[in-house]
Amino acid sequence: MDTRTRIVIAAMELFWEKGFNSTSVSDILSRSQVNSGSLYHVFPGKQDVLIGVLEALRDGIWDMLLSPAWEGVDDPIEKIFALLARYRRSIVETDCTYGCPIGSLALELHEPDPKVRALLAQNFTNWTAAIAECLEAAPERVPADVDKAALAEFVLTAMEGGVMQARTHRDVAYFDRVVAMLRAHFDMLAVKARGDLAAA
Amino acid sequence: MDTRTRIVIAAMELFWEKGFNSTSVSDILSRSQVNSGSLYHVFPGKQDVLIGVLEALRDGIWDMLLSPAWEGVDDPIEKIFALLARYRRSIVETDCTYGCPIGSLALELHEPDPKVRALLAQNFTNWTAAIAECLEAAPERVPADVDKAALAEFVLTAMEGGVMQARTHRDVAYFDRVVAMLRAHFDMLAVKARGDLAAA
DNA sequence: GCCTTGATTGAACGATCAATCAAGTCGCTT
DNA sequence: AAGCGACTTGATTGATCGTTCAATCAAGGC
Repeated sequence: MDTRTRIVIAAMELFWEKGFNSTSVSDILSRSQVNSGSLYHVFPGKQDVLIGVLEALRDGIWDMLLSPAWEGVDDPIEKIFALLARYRRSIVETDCTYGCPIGSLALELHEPDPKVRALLAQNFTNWTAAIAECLEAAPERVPADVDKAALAEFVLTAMEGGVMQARTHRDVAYFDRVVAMLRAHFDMLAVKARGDLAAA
Repeated sequence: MDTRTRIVIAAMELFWEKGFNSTSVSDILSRSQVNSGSLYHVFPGKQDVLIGVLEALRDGIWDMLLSPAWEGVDDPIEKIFALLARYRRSIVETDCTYGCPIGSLALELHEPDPKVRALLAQNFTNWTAAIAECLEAAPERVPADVDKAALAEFVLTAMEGGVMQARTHRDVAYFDRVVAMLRAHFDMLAVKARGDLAAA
């Protein structure tokens, strides 16, 4: 594995475990088994390592997140909840210390340079776009007048908020209740969609 | 104003502006016009300043947040949206750099000591408890079988997720769309509550 | 076999970090 | 007036931060 990749992987893990500011360059160096000179040969600085990590997350959303979450799931709406179930698994596996890598960075970095901010936004947009596609694929359960993109953003909101509360309270039940509320929302939307169709 | 209060206020502002890790003790000292010896006379360390800030936020939720947000608003459900409107104002006033003080800290601190974690959780709980009270006060618009506490947590989720996305995209519209979705959720709940009542 | 090139090494730099401490000031009690 | 404890002062500590750099190395072209 080449130096750059080793650095990005190590940094990705560390940023996720301890955040950007709490991760020192020497942390990255020791985990990736790279010397400081090599890191600064590949990257201009620590900030650029972060950019590399965000690019890797963006480019890996399908292979690392969506594809495994949707294995064996065909129904578009159930895909949404399968994705949420995957986050739930991460929460449980980390004893409720899990935080969404993007969400955590988005709130931690208070003065991100434009490139970093744009990459965070891009990561969110890719996520919601995938959800929006699911929504488009289930017209019989989502009323036609509902903004699919906005509803997808609402799903992201629920995930991020659920993760945040589960972590803060160290209790998955908080995540579960948010998902249950979202499920109720979709159930009510389905009822309305059926009604709309019958009326037409 | 006494030393302790000056420190807590300065630290509160700084933690909100730049986060906990990015705020140095000397940042706090210069803003509060206190010398390092005095700070360490009042607080054992930086971590304890954070505890002081979280306690102040917890104790000030009514005077600093709820009371001004609910001025002139009587309807319990509208109180919820009035609170969200207050967050919206904060977002706009800060050019979409606003982050919820608690939410930001909750995601930034990856290994909070138990006391800090408990205070973060307490801050969330107080917030949701206030919302839950509003929900209890509007039985005709919330179906009886809906868990009010869980729905209150869902409102918190929406706020935190909306703030996070508005900040990341530097665009209030993301917050507005989340609030719109939440409004739709409440509208559908109200319809269901009316139906339940008619059936009984 | 020499030279170029790009990657790697690890010691070192100045800055900044959280925290300490001896010395000093002030108000209150006796 | 003297003494005492609470609080303040600001220089100082050692550790750690992100970053730099001269030196070394391996591989390919000529």
